[in-house]
Amino acid sequence: MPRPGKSSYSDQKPPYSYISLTAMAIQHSAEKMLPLSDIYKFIMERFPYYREHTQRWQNSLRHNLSFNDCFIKIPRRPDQPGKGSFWALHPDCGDMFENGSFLRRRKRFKVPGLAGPEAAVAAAAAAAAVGRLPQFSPYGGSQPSGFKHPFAIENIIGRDYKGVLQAGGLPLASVMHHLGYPVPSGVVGSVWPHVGVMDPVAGVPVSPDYGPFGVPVKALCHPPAQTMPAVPVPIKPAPAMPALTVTASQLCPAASPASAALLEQAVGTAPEGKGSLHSVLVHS
DNA sequence: TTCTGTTTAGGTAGGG
DNA sequence: CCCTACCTAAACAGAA
Repeated sequence: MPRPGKSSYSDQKPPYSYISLTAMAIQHSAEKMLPLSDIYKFIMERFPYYREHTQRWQNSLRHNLSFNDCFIKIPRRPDQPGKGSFWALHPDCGDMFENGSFLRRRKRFKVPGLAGPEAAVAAAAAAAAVGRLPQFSPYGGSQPSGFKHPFAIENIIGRDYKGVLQAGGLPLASVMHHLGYPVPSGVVGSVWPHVGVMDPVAGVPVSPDYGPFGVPVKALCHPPAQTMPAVPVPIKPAPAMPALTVTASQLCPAASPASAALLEQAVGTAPEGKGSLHSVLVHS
């Protein structure tokens, strides 16, 4: 009678999610960014469990890279031939895990009693209330494609200040500061996404490819091909730019008065400009 | 052809 | 029980 299979230590699945394994690999690298193949390599070298069924877990890992906002893709420079991009960690994801648990990330901000977009707005405000941007997408895994974090602070700013921002790549931190938003360190040096960074010499957009927070590609490439200083584009006086007066009900037309009130209560809305997300953030 | 990256879908498990 | 985080499978497109 065959003996039951004896499982060695290495047979055991490591107590890490794919997200934490990937983050581990990236953080362990000198450049803090790795191509996909090196992420595989790192994991297989350290965790014998992952030397088998490679197709299965590598597919899952790729899914995680694409799906989770905490990973940002950095294109190769022309002098870095090879397949695929480099993957790095989002500047604001340094504290994804807590209590020594690498299986599940720390909870996102959540306001009880709210759901859907209202919850996302509340989460953004609640995050700002403790001095940080909301972490990644407020959504789970079932949002329609092309609908990522529409209520993230930068997207809210983007909607309302599109005209100003399209002047040619404003530093996100400047915009946020201008508007009175708290500016976490991770955002300093970041550039508005989808707008483009102007090459100060050539005067042309450097690259349209930015991460979710508009982290400039060139700043993350290492070694830098050339110094790419933040472009000090002064923010134009914006007479026609009122303070951000997006209210919960504007963002969420379906919000009931009760849930709007709950939102305001949850984030401690300041007396003045009551109900405006701007004031919530400024005064929090 | 293989690798990389994106997306959708369905399922499991933990925590409140 | 519900929500969220996570896992897995699979289809597909584009690049190397």
